[in-house]
Amino acid sequence: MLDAKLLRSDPDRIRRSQVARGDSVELVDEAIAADLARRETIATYERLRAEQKQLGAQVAKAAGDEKVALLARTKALSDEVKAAQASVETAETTFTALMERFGNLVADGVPTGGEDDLYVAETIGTPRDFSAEGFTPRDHLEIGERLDGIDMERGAKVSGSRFYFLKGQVARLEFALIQYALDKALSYGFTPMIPPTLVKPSAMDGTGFLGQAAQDVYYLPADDLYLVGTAEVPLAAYHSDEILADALLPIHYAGFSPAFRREAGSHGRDAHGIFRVHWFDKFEMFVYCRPEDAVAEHEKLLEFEKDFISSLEIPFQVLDVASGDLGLSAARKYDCYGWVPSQGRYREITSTSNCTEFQARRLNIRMRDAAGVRPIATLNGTLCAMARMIIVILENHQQADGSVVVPEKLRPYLGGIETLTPPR
RNA sequence: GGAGGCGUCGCCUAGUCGGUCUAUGGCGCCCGCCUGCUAAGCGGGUUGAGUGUGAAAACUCUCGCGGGUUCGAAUCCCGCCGCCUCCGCCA
Repeated sequence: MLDAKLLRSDPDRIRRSQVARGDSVELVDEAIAADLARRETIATYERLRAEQKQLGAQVAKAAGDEKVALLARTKALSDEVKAAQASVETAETTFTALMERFGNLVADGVPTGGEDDLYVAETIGTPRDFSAEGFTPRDHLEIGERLDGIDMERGAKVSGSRFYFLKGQVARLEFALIQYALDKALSYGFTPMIPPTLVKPSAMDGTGFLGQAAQDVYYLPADDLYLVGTAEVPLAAYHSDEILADALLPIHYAGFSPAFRREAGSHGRDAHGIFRVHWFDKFEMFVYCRPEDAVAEHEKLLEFEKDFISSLEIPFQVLDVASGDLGLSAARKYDCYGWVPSQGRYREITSTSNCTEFQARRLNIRMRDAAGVRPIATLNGTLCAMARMIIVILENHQQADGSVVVPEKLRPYLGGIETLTPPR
């Protein structure tokens, strides 16, 4: 949610952002009108309510005829107060509905464009030249099946399409990644968290996932709960309706959870293997900080992601996500795309967003310092999305014979095993 | 899932057969006094948030949450949530 004050003080700033996002500019004027109307109803209500209180005090002390007269007056006033209260509620609802349609303000420096405009900020590592090694790289599913480590067919039998079993060595690879990611997160100064995966509507809505992304979310009507698509949701809602002391900031959480995604509307896209699935496990970084520190924290999250991917010896690119593809909450977003040899291109493996105060306003999370109480900034970033990390590890480190060399840093977490080898 | 109890300002607590509660008292905290220092003692302050202002003043909201009754609700009624105890079931 955007700041209502900004709407009054600098509507042009919002207009520019709407243009960059490719969203409606007229919405700004609608919101300004609704804000004005809302403030008028509030003023009226507060005036009537003050009057009612004064009279009430007199009624309490009065007796006899005087009391009867006062009661008549106060009775009429009571109806006015109720009407005024109803007006306030209507006006507030209208205003909030309009405000919730705004995406976050696009940060300065974000490249303009849409989903197809990829701004490569940096390329790290060099893809292997498989032809020089004399073989054509297999895709991750073929490698995984040869290792008897990925079973899509039985995943489909048990749960449907886009589900899978990880088995044996590949299952063990995930456990190693989890443990490695945990150690990395600790070394970066994060507090590990294991959050609930089912959340209330307020948590899902507060993080902005019930807007345009709603069709991608699993919902359990019998219990009115949502399955989270990322630990970002419970980690953001964790401090909802709280005021955090300045001294505690910044707060760094690393949450491990399964991630559930309906992938509605992506039928046929990435249908092969475990690239786009309905469920995967993920280590997610989440930060609460002072708004003035958010840009620096965002750069740090990106550095952590780069460090993590590099340490697993995966060639990748950093993308500065274009304004039209930021999603509702992000003011700026960096994606890391890992090299996928079988596809001959880079694909998304991590993403980090600076949500500034946008998410915090919806979730009513604030901070207190010498200047008083104000909204806090939130940021998130993928540390390790297991399925996709497994894909790039299997593909980039595969050998002609179907075995996979385990990245050195991961070996201690696999009992020292240096290669994953197909069983005979 | 069944039965009962509870939910007040950071913590504890008074108030709960509706009328000022703009909520009692204690602890803690803050300021001051006093004393080589500290502690103790004494005096004062202290719910939080929102709107507002140069800063104030002022106003609104706030007794788990949401409704209802009423001129008026911490107090009465209904629904929900959370916690505790017991029973049932269970990884």
